[in-house]
Amino acid sequence: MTSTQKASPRDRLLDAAARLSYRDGVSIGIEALCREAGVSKRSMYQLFESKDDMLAASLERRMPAYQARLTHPDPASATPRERILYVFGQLEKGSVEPEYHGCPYLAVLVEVKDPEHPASVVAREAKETLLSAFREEAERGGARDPELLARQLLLVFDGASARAGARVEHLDDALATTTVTALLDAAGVR
Amino acid sequence: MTSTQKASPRDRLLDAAARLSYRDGVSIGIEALCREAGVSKRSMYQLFESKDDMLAASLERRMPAYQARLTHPDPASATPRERILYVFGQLEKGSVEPEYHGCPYLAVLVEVKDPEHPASVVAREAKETLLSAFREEAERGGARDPELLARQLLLVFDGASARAGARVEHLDDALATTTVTALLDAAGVR
DNA sequence: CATGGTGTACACCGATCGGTGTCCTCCGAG
DNA sequence: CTCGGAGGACACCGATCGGTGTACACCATG
Repeated sequence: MTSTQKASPRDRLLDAAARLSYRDGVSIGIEALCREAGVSKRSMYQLFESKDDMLAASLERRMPAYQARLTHPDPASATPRERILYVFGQLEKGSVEPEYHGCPYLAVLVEVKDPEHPASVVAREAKETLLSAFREEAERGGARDPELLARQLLLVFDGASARAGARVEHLDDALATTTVTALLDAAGVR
Repeated sequence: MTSTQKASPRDRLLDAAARLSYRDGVSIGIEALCREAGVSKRSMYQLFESKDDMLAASLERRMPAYQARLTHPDPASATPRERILYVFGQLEKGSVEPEYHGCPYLAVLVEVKDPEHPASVVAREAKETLLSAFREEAERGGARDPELLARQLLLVFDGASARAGARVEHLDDALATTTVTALLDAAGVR
């Protein structure tokens, strides 16, 4: 029965917040959010302290799925190089969908100028996690400078996300993986 | 006398729009813009059709200076590789300033979701210009695939801009130029 | 001096912002 | 059955949004 009972107001709010703020930006109104979620404004303010609070919660909630999407399905049998390239392959795959508007965490970091904003804090967390993952793979892959390579990869990742999300670039010809391959070669990752 | 007379309301508005929308985002209010510019709201609506219009105009106005900043001071005596690296050197130089918040054109593309928005159109123009410049240098430099290299460079450029602007990364150790060097080498640019 | 353009000051418009107060219904636990 | 909490409906708050209407001051040109 758990699978058929409808989602809680909290979950509906978090889903709506994720969807609408991703599509329209963080400046989306709470009125529209609540309407989309089918939840009264009153209920949302009993579940969350503020709009900023709910936005941060919705970003945090999406993190596991976001990371899972970028993680190689069979990590044990894959090389570090493969696991790194898988991330960018997934990025390229996702970017062709019409719903794609770039990495939501980067978008928040760009849109929300205040670094103290709860959503900014969560977004930085997400980026830090990805950086760590890259660094770990870089180390395992025998990169000459794992930290440098990880930062380079994130440069490409965020550049590709932003440009593909803004429809200024499309990654359909493996632009990201091609670029990353060159960086991996230069870093000595086998 | 031309040098000492104070700027026109139009110029003051465009300057204020560029400054405030860069610092606080495009959602800055026109009230604040006019206050900052020392121009009445009425005057601004006689000079521009709408807020969007003025925002686009302010972005367009900054384009020459923006491009000049990224252009090698002595193009004739520099190699294509040097001219490309100069762009990223300037990016790194600018990114350390406390006022830096990333490439304003990329920020607009991320913040303004509507691609038909006049500001989006201007921002895409700016990015297209930079892409062309990179492509031209790539061709002159003998890159194996000039178009590919140019797109790769823009990936790094925008990634570095966004991350440095959001203070998630700092380019003070030549991260961008190092990355670009690897890509230039891989592309066969001498 | 008269005229017209440029600009300011300021009130105002309806809409929306984030957030709250109030009262209602529904439903499960006691 | 009663009670209390969860949630909805809806009016309301002051502030701000983009934009306009109106009246007045300044100043260069005629």
